[in-house]
Amino acid sequence: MAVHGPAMTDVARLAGVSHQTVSRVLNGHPNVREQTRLRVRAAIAELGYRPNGAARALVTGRSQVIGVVAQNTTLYGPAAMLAALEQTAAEEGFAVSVGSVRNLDHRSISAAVERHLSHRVAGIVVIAPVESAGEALERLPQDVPLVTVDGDPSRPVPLVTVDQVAGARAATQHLLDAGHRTVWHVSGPFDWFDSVGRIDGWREALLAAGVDPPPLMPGDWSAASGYQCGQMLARMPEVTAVFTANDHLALGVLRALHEFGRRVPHDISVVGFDDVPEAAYFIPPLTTVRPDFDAVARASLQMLLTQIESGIGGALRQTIAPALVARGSVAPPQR
Amino acid sequence: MAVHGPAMTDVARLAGVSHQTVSRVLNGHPNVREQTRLRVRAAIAELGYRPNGAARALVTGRSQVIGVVAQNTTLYGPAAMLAALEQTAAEEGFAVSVGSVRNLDHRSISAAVERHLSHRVAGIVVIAPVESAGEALERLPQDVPLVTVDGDPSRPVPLVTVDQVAGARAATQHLLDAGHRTVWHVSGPFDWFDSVGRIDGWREALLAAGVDPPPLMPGDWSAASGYQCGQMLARMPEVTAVFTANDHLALGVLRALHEFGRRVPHDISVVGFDDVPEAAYFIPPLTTVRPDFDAVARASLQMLLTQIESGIGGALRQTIAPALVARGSVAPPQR
DNA sequence: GACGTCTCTGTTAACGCTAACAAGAACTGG
DNA sequence: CCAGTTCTTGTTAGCGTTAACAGAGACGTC
Repeated sequence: MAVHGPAMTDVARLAGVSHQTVSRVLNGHPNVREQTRLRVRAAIAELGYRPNGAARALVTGRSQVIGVVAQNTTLYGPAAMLAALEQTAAEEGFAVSVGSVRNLDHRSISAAVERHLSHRVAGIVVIAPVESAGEALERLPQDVPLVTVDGDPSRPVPLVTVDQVAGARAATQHLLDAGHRTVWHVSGPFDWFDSVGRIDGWREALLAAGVDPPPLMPGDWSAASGYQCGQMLARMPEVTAVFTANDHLALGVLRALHEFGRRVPHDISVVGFDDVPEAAYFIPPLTTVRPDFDAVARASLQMLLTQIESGIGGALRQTIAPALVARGSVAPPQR
Repeated sequence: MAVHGPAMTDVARLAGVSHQTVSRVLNGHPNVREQTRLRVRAAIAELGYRPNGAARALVTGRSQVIGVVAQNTTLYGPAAMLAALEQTAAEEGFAVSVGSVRNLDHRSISAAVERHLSHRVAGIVVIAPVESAGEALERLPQDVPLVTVDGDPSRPVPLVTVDQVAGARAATQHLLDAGHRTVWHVSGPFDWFDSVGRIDGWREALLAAGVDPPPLMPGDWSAASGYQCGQMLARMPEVTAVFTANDHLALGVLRALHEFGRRVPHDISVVGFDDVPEAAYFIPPLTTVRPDFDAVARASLQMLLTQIESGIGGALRQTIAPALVARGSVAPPQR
């Protein structure tokens, strides 16, 4: 098997030119006679010639591939990010190579990055929402274009991130505006920056309104942990409004509240985060915060391409504001 | 930027050997003196040498990369498949390059495959659950190791697939066993093989029980379409059991039934398909069918590696049986 | 001790492409 | 019509690796 396809020299022979001319046509070099260009194009088509990316990568030192390092691509957020990234990259003519890792610790990340580097990727996007990833990123080779998505805001690395704080603030404010005295929060894991940002935003909004934040309920993104927190919340009569760090936590909370006979939104209002596609069909439809994954993907790729082309690194930073999506899970408190 | 790292010759010089010896150490060639091997290893470590995958791919004709062609990687099924595939591939030392396509039509698929081929991937996995993909696959170059996941069972292409029919049969049977006279079905789009298989399984189970299948309710995988079908089902008093083609459809149905005051499972039982992680926290917890994505990924990769190594193609076929997960959304019919 | 057989290592030649230079053809201006 | 310029094409030399062959020792056998 593996009959190798035609090479550039085959095309050249058929078109009656040198292989270099074929190369020029392929790369859109200006100084090629129109007639020659057409002959070469025809030969390419006739032979079904396909340029060899490996050879090109070898000689230029970069391939048209972008490496993505991500963890847990079954979670909605990362999966959506990855898909958006891939889509955007394809439009720019880049392929995306995924190196997912089990844990976002120093070792795993370095290993994944190494793998990408050995394939001479043009650049790397790290979806590194976790504390332990930060350290790894600083020790990385300096000469590789790299962008972090949802990474550590305090590190001097090019970063594109959803404005977690603003999103959480909006969610909390939305509940306060509805008339609630305070808002409880079911958070994500503390080592995720997303979680921390959402906690901060929640706290800020409460403090700005002169409210002392109630105790935090720590979750782990899963509906299961949302359910556990929900069981506690359901038993506390003073709770009238809950903001959860993602929609799946919200689902678990809704389920627990339902079991305890607390009606949403009549007795308790709930707001989530992520706007998973099915959030509109929760019982009741979930008011939530929608991050713009496409915008994040576009921004990070743009940043990466700039680095690739200009060679300039620098600690760029870009923040994408999420939008509140109001549905049926929020109402004024019962009196 | 882009200071190129050390090459094999640099390692060779430092270790006082020829570059070929370095290559031998790297590829685990047996005939290398232990002492030499250690010296080379030390030199590699000291220089932080990383083999150049492009050069290797150029000379061997294949890279250690597997191309995956998929559509719609935000849907749970495909996303889970992709993640599992990536995980398994990494264990075998392969990177995964994703070429997602907007539509699974002939043109898009061919283009995606072409892109992969120009990078000289070692093999290609096509997650092609759609009718229109089949044609494209047959016209593909014959010399590339290729495996289809959830593709067309009637085409002579190596295929790994979840046993949709068996899963649907089990779901339907489960409802019949609970005492329901018949089972309604909300399906996925007709051009997905997954849908067709699930419809077949549902129909088979009913016919085997001597029941005339009720009209099919066509959906499109989304909770929104499940909701629409649910609104119709809720108004039909004779409906006591519904099997939906995936969990998100089920979510929409649950929501509609809830709105119409039909209790689940007391008035109507519902069974889904996919076992999304949050299915246990629907209201009520959803009884569903769990396909083993990891097993599918392992099987397809195994099949691909066999082709890569032995060069033998052939129309292999493997089917992975899914398992029913019983939760709270099924009960005997009310009388 | 001569000869074949291993084991280990080095040398050379690709792989398919782009970059750098070279050189011929065509055009300009005086 | 000749020198200077521009356009177009070809030639050559790598990029970093593996494959194929060759050669130098070490070892055993008769």
